[in-house]
Amino acid sequence: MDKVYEHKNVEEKIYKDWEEKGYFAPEVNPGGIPYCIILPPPNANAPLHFGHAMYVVEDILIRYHRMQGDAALWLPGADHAGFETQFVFEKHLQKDGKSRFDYDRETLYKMIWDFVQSNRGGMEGQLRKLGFSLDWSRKKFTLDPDIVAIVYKTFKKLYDDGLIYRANRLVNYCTFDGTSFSDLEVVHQERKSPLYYIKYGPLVLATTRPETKFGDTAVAVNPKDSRYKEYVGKDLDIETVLGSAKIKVVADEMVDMEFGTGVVKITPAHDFNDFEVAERHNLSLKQVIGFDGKMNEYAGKFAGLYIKQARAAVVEEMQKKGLIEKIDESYVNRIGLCYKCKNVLEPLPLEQWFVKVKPLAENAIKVVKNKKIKITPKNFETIYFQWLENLRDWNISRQTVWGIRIPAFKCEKCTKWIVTDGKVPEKCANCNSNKLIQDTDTFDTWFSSGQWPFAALRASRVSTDLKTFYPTSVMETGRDILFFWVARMVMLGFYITDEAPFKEVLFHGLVNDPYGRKMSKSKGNVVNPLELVDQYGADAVRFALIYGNATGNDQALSYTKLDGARKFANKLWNMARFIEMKRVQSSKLKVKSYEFEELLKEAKNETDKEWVKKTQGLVSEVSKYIDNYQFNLAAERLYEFIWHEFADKYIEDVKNRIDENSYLILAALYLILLKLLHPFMPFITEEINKQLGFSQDLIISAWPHD
RNA sequence: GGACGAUUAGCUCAGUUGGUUAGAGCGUUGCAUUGACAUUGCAAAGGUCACAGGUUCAAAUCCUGUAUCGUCCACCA
Repeated sequence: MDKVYEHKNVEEKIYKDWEEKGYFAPEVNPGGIPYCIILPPPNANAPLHFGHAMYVVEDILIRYHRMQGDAALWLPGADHAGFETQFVFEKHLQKDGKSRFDYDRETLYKMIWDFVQSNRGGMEGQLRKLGFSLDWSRKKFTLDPDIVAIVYKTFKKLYDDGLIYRANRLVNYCTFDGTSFSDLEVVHQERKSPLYYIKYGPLVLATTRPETKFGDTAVAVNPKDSRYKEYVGKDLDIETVLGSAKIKVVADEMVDMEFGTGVVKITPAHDFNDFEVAERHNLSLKQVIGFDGKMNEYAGKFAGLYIKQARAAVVEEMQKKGLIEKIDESYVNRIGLCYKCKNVLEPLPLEQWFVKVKPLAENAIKVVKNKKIKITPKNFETIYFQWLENLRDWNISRQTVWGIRIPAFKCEKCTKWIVTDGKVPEKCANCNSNKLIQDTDTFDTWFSSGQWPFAALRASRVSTDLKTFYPTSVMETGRDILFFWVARMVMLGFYITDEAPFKEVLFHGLVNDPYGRKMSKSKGNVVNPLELVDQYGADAVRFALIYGNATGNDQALSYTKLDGARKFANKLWNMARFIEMKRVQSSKLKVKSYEFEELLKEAKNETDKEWVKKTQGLVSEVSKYIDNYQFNLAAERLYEFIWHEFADKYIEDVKNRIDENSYLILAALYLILLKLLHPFMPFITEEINKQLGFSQDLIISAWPHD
């Protein structure tokens, strides 16, 4: 054996060997109890980040269960990540001086497809480098035709059940990226927004958005407000920058008498609150901002200006005309930004497909309340309930090319929509016209990935997988996608299969930079996990991520911890070298695997016997910790026992009195330690196992029982 | 405006049914060793467990409140 453990000579070779022998497939344990984890499918196009390295938790569980004889399936997949990927591709185009507008839909889709395919292997190779025992023979992609077919069917079923409807509503629209978003994708930010007090005839009202005044269709006051009682129901004659106009005054509870002057302008086409007021009072919608982010013809001489320019111009004009009473420059409010490009999102009226979430959310709440799904750490249950209880309908239409195109067709003649499960209808069911046009929008990526557990298993290469592995054992993922993904999977999974898609949810925290700040490209503090794998070895990286980090907590990347883990691996290696060295010195010494009971009988020396019992105790401790998802405690206990008890005390003791019998005990106990450590540090333990000549590969060996 | 987390040694963090002198890694100090160990071993120093109350025979742990930091959610113009 080499004097120092060299991970670079070992990891790739071992992984290849495991994979070729088919160990990652659940079939290695025929007849075993099914145990299944679906890998949260990483973006097919993007390299891995540290969040993905935390999937080591899943590998620990899978390896542990595989060793216990379960038919353990860890199913890999890749997500097409619709808008995200298109966004990245557009950046890519930009470098060549092009944009998405330079290509037709089909060409653009094909280009992105090729782009994704050429990058896809990268992500998969990285998962391999981390030692993840994924069953690659079952891998799925969210754009596989069989998956797409399932997504279509779900859409049709929801539509037929009245849970999907098309409506013209205000949506969060990014005029730069040219698409709408769901509420979840909006990031809110506090900003200083000057509050303008504008004269509206006899009234004064406060607004942060004077440029939208051309879209006002009413002015509102609180019905209890005695100051304005006389105006309610009347039309006001007002002077505006575009000349004189008439505007109606309505009374609505939504108006806060304390805020501003207690008078609000109602701009239904450009404000979510106002839209609701308009519905209550039957006010018309007047859109004055276009989807290109510019003022339209209703803005008179301001038409063609971008929103920001228009605001400045309108304010200037108003000031000239004496229409502004005062400006509160220090006012701060929260505005919605595009989570990707960080530009201000515009509320704009647009026809979109919406999912009626209430009935779905009620079931999603129920399955957790009924303990059909257990969430760890438990405090995430509260967050989960709160979100589901206050959910608004989900806009699933995206104006992007990269994604699953919505199977809805509009009749040009009678304007009715026909929803199918993917087939192109020949004629309109309503008027028999054959002029049908498919919706150009694609699904929100989360609509398809929300179906992933049952879709991936139903479309699996092995036709019985859905029956065998669904609901899956545990959904382990980052706590940041509780709403985006986990809640949606429960809603859609339960809707389609009448069962919760998984029995448990297990969250891991974020890996932050060494100073505890969130890693982000814009801050430039992103650390590539693969670089650390190269430097420290996959086992050390895995161990460092688990050790000293309580389940679900965020952690700061720690180089000293990585170093500690690497040294631990080296210690383990040298313990093996000691055992190997003794064997070389005497041909009588044998290395073999034993059960604890046999060992207790075999052991002649009292101290040896004691260590058999201690190791036996360790087995039950570590098993219990893993069963309870206390991986940190399992890792800490193993570290402590292996190094400071087994090596420092036992090996030091047995060193100078070693004989055939003691050696047998020592080697057998060491093998047990290797097994216990294997889920955490798979490569080095397997390599040592080989070097010492134990007969069976560790990955499929039986977990010791105490 | 709500919710959730964190606060323990110089630093980074463990400590999940409340139970002897509160632990680890790194760092610091001293000693030893070239050994299975690109080191390792032995030992030491270092903590009013954020603060204030409460429950209990017993609280880092449970309860109430406060403070600071962080995160998430929310349509006040």
